[in-house]
Amino acid sequence: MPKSQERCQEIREETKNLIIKKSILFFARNGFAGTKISDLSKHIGIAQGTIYIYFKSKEELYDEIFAISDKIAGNDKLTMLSGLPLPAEQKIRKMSDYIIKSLKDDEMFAAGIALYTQRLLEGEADQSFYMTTEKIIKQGQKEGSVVSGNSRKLSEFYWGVVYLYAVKSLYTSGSVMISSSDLSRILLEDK
Amino acid sequence: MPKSQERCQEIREETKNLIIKKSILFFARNGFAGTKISDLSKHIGIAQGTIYIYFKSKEELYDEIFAISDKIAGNDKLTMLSGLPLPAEQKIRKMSDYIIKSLKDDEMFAAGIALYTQRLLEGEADQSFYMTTEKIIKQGQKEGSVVSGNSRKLSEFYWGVVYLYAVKSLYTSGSVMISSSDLSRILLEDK
Amino acid sequence: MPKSQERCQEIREETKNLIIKKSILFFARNGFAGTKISDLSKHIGIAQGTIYIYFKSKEELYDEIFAISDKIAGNDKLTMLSGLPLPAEQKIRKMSDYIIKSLKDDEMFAAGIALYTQRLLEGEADQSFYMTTEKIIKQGQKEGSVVSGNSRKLSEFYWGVVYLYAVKSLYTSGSVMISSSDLSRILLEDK
Amino acid sequence: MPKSQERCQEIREETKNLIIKKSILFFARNGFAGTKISDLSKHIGIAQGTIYIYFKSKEELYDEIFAISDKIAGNDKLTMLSGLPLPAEQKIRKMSDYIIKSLKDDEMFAAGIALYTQRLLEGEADQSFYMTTEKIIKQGQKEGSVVSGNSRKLSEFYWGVVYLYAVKSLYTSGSVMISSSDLSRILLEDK
DNA sequence: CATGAATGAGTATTCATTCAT
DNA sequence: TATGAATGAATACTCATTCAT
Repeated sequence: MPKSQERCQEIREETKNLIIKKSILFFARNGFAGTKISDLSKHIGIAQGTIYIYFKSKEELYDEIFAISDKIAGNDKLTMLSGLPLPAEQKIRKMSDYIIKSLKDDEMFAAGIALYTQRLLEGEADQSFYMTTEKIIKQGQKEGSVVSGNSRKLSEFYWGVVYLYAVKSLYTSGSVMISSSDLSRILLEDK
Repeated sequence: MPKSQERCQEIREETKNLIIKKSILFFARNGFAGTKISDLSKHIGIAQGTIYIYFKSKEELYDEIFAISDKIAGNDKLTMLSGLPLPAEQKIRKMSDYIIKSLKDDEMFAAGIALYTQRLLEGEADQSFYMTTEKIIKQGQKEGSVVSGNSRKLSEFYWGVVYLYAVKSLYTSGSVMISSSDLSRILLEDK
Repeated sequence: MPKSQERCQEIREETKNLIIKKSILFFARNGFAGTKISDLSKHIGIAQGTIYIYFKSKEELYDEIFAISDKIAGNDKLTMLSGLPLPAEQKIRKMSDYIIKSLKDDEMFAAGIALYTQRLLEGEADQSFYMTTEKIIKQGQKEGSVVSGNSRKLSEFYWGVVYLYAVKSLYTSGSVMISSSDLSRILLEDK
Repeated sequence: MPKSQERCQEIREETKNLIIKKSILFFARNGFAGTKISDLSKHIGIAQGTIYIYFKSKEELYDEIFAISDKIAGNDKLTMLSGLPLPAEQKIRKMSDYIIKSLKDDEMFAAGIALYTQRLLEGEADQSFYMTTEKIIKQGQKEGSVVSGNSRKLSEFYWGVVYLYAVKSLYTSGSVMISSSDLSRILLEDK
């Protein structure tokens, strides 16, 4: 009796997701060239060949991960946050809370940030993170809660620091992290 | 004492320096695993074999570069600056001037920063940069010119932003850079 | 005796025959090494695993096909024809008719010829085709209808031409074929 | 002291030719899929990697060999022969002499014929062999030395037999070959 | 029996390193 | 020294075969 079509589809979906999920950290830590398929498959807990059922090549797997790095890094949440009817200061505090918490608890998040930023620096990612942050900054400058200055540069400051800590946490688990309020203060006017 | 031997030594030195100098950018951009000796030698303009006259292995070359990345990134200058009898604010301004100018003019500097920071994150570099910066920060806090807060974290803020722009300039030549005063303001009290 | 068991046996037989039948062309065109089980099963319209229910290995399937290639190529018919109480000329004309007609209408026949000849050249097939043809040739030489010459060589001529057209038709469907009389003339004395 | 440019070029030429030359037999015997680079390199007497210095892939090597198969099979000689001011009968005898002699003495020739014919059957080779032979046939028909009939078909007869013996000699070294006069007689009118 | 996802041994390809010139 | 062709161990990728469903 043949396996049902749906069940097969399900299995495929599951395995593909497993591969992607487990690969993110590997690629974020070791880069494309530094990641061996043999190590990766061992880490995932599947045979090498299985990876090639779902991805044509190591590069395709990497690209697919790269492509979703913004989602892993929580771009959706940031966009949503940006749209809420809140004062900018609260948005920034919530965003910083989320970032610091995620960096602490979720290795994948750090990996997502690292990959997305790298991709951004290589000019291959859209700049949605920065742009959303800029919007919040501008809102905050109007409201008087955010320091004055070029919003793009301030945004780069903010994400530069996040990137540093993301990479840091990839290499040294349990590393000392800044507090959410430290991070917020990059943008917020001292009171 | 035959003069030719001296000259020989000189040539050796020159070639070795050439290899190191030209390799820094390559390694900073592509990482260790992502750098092929074949590409590297082409980029340097020598034969693959020549590299192995001066370095036992790719790793030795990489290590040697890694080891001097702090010098390339201007650690000596920073230490010297730190020791001068100047107010912290001036030190910070000079340091920021130097960093921004170097990031603009000298690709090697950006590479040095990138490599050093990476090394630091991997826990293999001493933290001289940070420590020197911390000293200046503490001095500035006493002098009232630097914002209050944990000096280590402030130092990490500062170098996080520098790292971001260093990596950025490695990938996109002629990228928009922040100004020296923007960079200084991370540490300096608004007036 | 349960009827279902018979029926089961029947189904088994049917599936096995389907696999063999559909595999012949594939193997004839691509050879053993050039045939992938994944492609083959897709072409047959069954799952890869199903093949292994009927055959222990790819090799077993191939061997089985190889072994019957002479039957596919009509060895039985040729033997029967050879035994009929007919003048050699008629035998040759009938044989050529059959060959040309089959090459045109039946892809499997061409595949059978190709596989059998290949097997022969590799020294793994008995030479029944040639031997039967030789008998007819000798008969014809006695009767004065077949050209003189070494019967083995004449037989090789004849089957060489048939092989060429068999392979040709495997690659280019609807290719121009020689006529039955052209083929017969290789052996028959001009009148 | 660096190797001279010319010497390098020479070595490269030599190695590339060695690879091609030694690969022809292998590919002709085993086909593309049946040929392992590991076996091939062992047979050539070089390291596997060396092949990849000269050819991007196994396929490229195969294609290159395929592309020159007509030369290996002596297309040039045939063309030249065709242009000589000789009666067709002599051309055919000389051609047959050359073919039979080469099949006996030169394994590469047989391989060339096999590869070229295969390529032809796959529709990827120009039909120069056949066309040149057809010219000679037509000439001979005018001169009364060649049997009547469609020149294309006669040409296919002729090369079909040659192909058969070429493949035969690839598999069984020292196999019984037909004589040059047997081969000529396919085309020549009996006297 | 039939399925097709998973396996891992086998094969192609790459690349750091060596060595004859 | 300097070269770059050659090497072969390491790595990416394939495909016959298995097995849980």
